[in-house]
Amino acid sequence: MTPPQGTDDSANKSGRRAELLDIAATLFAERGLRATTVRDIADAAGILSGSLYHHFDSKESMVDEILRGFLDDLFGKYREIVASGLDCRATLEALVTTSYEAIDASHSAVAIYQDEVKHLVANERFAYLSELNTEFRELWMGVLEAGVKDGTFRADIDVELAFRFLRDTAWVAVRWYRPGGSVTVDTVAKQYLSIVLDGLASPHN
Amino acid sequence: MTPPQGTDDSANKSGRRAELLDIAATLFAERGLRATTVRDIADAAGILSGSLYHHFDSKESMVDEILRGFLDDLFGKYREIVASGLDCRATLEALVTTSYEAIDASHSAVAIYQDEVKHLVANERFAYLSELNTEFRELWMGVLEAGVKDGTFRADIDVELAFRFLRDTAWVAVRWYRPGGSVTVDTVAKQYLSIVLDGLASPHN
DNA sequence: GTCTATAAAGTGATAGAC
DNA sequence: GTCTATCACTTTATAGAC
Repeated sequence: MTPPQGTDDSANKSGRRAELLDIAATLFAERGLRATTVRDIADAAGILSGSLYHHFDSKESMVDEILRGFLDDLFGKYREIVASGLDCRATLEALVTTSYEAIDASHSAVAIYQDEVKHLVANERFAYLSELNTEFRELWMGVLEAGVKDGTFRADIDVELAFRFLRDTAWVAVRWYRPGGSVTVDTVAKQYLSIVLDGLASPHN
Repeated sequence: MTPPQGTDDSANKSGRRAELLDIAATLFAERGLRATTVRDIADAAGILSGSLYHHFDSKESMVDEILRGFLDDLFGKYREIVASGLDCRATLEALVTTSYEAIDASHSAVAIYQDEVKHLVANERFAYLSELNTEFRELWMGVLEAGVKDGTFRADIDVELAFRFLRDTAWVAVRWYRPGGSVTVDTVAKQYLSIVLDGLASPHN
């Protein structure tokens, strides 16, 4: 009944570890990193706080592991999209849709990232967050700039501000979107893309 | 040299109080509410932590006072705009522009509100945040619904999702906008309104 | 209005028994 | 893998001197 050994596959590192990480992620997202104590996590898991340290070095390690898992997955998908040779509008739509799907599939991790990245980057351990932020910027700005050049997007916009606008709108929905609710993430993504690409104003005005 | 007495005007309650509140607001916005200790605030003010309690009941009181001051001002302006009888597009533009100006003028308070409102509303003391949230929603939804009815805004959008989109885009810029920087808040507001109303896509496509 | 001094509770983390 | 027990430190807040 012990999980098979002799492999480094992290998915094998006992279900308990993943279980505890999931409980921690939920609490971190709900209450904030600082406001969630190791005792809170242990309580929610039905064990004592000291027992958590059999699985993890520190509270910080848990955060690290949660964010790395989520970001590895997300950027894998981003790189695939950009490499697939779609036109600019389709590429942008795919990037936005993938981001919304991440909000749905990794809600806690996205919430933690959005709320805490500002404070985490000051910590050397989380230097990779800055690197990924740079890659994110290059990916999205590249699509925008190519789209302005080929006439897909308006030439009179400030590309830098448009980038921030897109980045922010793609992620801020994590604040109110609830996975499993009546509004699906695909509906939200389509609506948001429709507004951001074609505008809220009636076309005949 | 003592400030004039015999009035309840809170602006008269000694410059020191406002000064301390401003120091606290800056730290709260930078580091987060929970991560900012009363010692941090006292240090920044050049006094000892115990001395802070001569001016304020608690750390929570400081937060309360910071948010109330900001929100009273903001909603005063919102109410004026809606009462002034502009058409729907102009009303929406004025609401958005006023919000961006608040990011510029009350940067710390906006940042604190955005980061902490989710956790604060659970506290009875901050019940007014929920009430103002309802008023905000009615104000903005009213403009959107009127605009859809009179043909200013597209009829094929989900008004509820459009409201969330507008609300989020109006406030999320506090995360990167820095007052006194090279980009003025008016530039940002105009760009964002242009994207949200007319869209990012080229009109001839 | 600020300082000295300190209480009372909470926090992350460790060592070793079971 | 979890518990017992506990350490070292931080945090909010108070009481009274100056």
